[in-house]
Amino acid sequence: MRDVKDNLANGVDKNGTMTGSNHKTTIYDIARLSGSSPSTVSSVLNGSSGKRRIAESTVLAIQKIATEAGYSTNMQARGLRRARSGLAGMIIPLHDNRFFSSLSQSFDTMARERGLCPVIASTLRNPTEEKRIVETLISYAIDSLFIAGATDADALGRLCTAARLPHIFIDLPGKNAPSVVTNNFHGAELLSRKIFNEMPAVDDRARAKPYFFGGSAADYATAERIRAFKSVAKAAGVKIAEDQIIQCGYAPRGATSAIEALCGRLGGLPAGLFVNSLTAFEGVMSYFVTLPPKQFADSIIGCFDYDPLAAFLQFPLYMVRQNSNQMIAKAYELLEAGSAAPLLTQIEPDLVEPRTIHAGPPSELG
Amino acid sequence: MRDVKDNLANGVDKNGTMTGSNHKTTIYDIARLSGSSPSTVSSVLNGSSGKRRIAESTVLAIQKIATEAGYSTNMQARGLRRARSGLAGMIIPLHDNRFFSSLSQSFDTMARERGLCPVIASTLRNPTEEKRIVETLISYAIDSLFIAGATDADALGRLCTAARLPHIFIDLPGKNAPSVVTNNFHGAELLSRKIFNEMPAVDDRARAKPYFFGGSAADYATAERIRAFKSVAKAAGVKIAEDQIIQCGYAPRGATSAIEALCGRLGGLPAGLFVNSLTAFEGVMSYFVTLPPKQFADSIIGCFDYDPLAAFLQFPLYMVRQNSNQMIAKAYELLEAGSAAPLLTQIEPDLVEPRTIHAGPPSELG
DNA sequence: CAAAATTGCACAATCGATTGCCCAATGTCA
DNA sequence: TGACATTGGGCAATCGATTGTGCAATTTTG
Repeated sequence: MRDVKDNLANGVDKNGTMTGSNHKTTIYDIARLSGSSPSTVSSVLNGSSGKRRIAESTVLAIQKIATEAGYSTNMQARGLRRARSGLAGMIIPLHDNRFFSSLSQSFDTMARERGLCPVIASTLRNPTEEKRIVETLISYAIDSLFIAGATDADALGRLCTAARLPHIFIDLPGKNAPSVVTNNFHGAELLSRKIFNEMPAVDDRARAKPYFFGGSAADYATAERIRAFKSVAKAAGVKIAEDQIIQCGYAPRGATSAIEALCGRLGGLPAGLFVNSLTAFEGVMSYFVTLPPKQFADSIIGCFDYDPLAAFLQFPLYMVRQNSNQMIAKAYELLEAGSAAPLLTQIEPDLVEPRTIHAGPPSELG
Repeated sequence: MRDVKDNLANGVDKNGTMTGSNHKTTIYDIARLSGSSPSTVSSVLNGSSGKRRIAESTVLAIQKIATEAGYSTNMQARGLRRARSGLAGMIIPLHDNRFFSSLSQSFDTMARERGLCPVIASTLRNPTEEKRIVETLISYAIDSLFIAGATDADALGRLCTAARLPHIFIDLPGKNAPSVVTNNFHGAELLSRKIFNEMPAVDDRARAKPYFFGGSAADYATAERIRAFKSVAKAAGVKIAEDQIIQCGYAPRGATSAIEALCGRLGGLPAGLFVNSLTAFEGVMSYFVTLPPKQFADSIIGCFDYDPLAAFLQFPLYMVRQNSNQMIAKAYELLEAGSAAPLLTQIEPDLVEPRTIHAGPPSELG
């Protein structure tokens, strides 16, 4: 028998056909080289040789030749035939964000653990683009779709349903399909309690109150967090006026001017500040850098989001870290259980303590 | 003519075939519904009707029916036939990282501007996994691959070459294909100059010297940065001893113990510190929080990487921000020009000034 | 008005893998 | 030895879109 590799590389097979390496090896090539049929090769190479009673010797021979020839399955052909692509889709608003990139990482890892190829696309929170992307993914026959942080979850859900595409909503609840979200209420409770409990007594009446800052109550997550903020206040016997809830969106810019306006109005920092997202917090910081450090002494600040470096800021910052790994794990679990019911699963987030540089001796921090 | 939608939804077409919505609409369905042939439908729906002289009225009729029926191209079938998938691949070490997620964002956006579907997979810096992933992407017939931060770039390049897959290396140079990398030398020069120029005079001889901290000189980027650090020192007439280059890798853990050891050895912070990555910097911060704040007064610290919040730390932190957008843009440009030569393109990074909270009045910062 | 050109579209092969079905060869049992 | 079971594997249709080729009908040209 002539050398297989040589055969492939140099251009003329035993039928005299040109096989220059300009051609990706297919099961037909392997079939010719091994003297068996394409169907046999196929079943061997995709592991279904058991179901088709192929002799062990044939299996080994085919595998050997396939390896030598550098064969790799054409997933488009397989997908076309099987009506499954092996692609696992996810959409997120943007990659360049701690929380979403963390979701991506979990999604990617778990997809590949399952032998799937992850496809993650960002929507930039554009409703039109969002739909176009889902349609594209459907065109590629993805086997499932995780929808994280959509602007129009229902519209996307409808697209998926129409395409009979199993889908799961992440981070915000959708209709007609399971959802996995952070327990925003409980996370905000933890952070609010911390703020209410540790909030320093301030003589200035205007500054003595806690504020909820950032986001939009139209969003599910923010609404839940505001509800928790109010609930903790109520339990503490404190009344929250509407002007203590500042909805300035998530963008750093808007947050900067909103916090500046607030501090201007109050004549300083509020005694307690619950910032509703990391991006808003960045905006807040842009203003904070213009303040003298001692202003932070009698305030307690929290942020519903996590950034490792934010734990090292000059003033203590309490953060809530959402558990992306658990969220994705749960989503896969639901997917694999075939749940299509609009069940809402909540994942507990964690409260992260600050690690601010203290003036005291190191021993104080262990 | 009967209502098309109704026809599709209710299950019996004019040939009496069941068409329950359990079936994704294909060009054959559209052909039947429009009374034309699959080839005509195909050329109309993929925009090549011009080349095939299809009557305007036919085009409109087919488009109308396709829209009503919710048709979407099966990209697996198209890809199989055309031997192009429309998928644009990229591999990165991990999603959960400022720099790489920023690359992902640029890649994603620019891929979709070109009508391609982005597929981004993370390798977790595992050489075996890395190869497996590239093989998988090749199986899916991606049209191009961007390789960012590979551990074994050459091996991946060989896989791509064997598969005749156009590929470009990002962030580290590879052989036999174009590379787009940050101008690490120049970025490190900027940061080093800042450090050398602003480095406070310290009485303590041990602490009076600048240190390069983190990473591994085996990596191209780190080697370049060390080269620049030494070059700037030389220009300043300063000699850098080998023990001023501390290669403790990128992981926060290792960085924490390394910086602790260094500061222990010196009896305090060095006057100048060039930290070679954000992750190493996180590790450094873990140690820094155990120090009294006044220790930072006579040191200048820089980091070759960018994080918006790091700009707001208690001490001034100079950072170098890599330009992911330009890198990806350049990579696409090379790809589209069809360059296959191992050309190295360098993209300039920026030096970012700190925005630390100062003790002075706000007016000082504008 | 016939030949030639153009218009508009259908036919059928093809991409590569999968899979239901069938069949020859060999083995088993009565 | 003949009926039957088992083993091993080939045949050919199929997934859906694309595209080279062919051809009838209509229009233009001479």
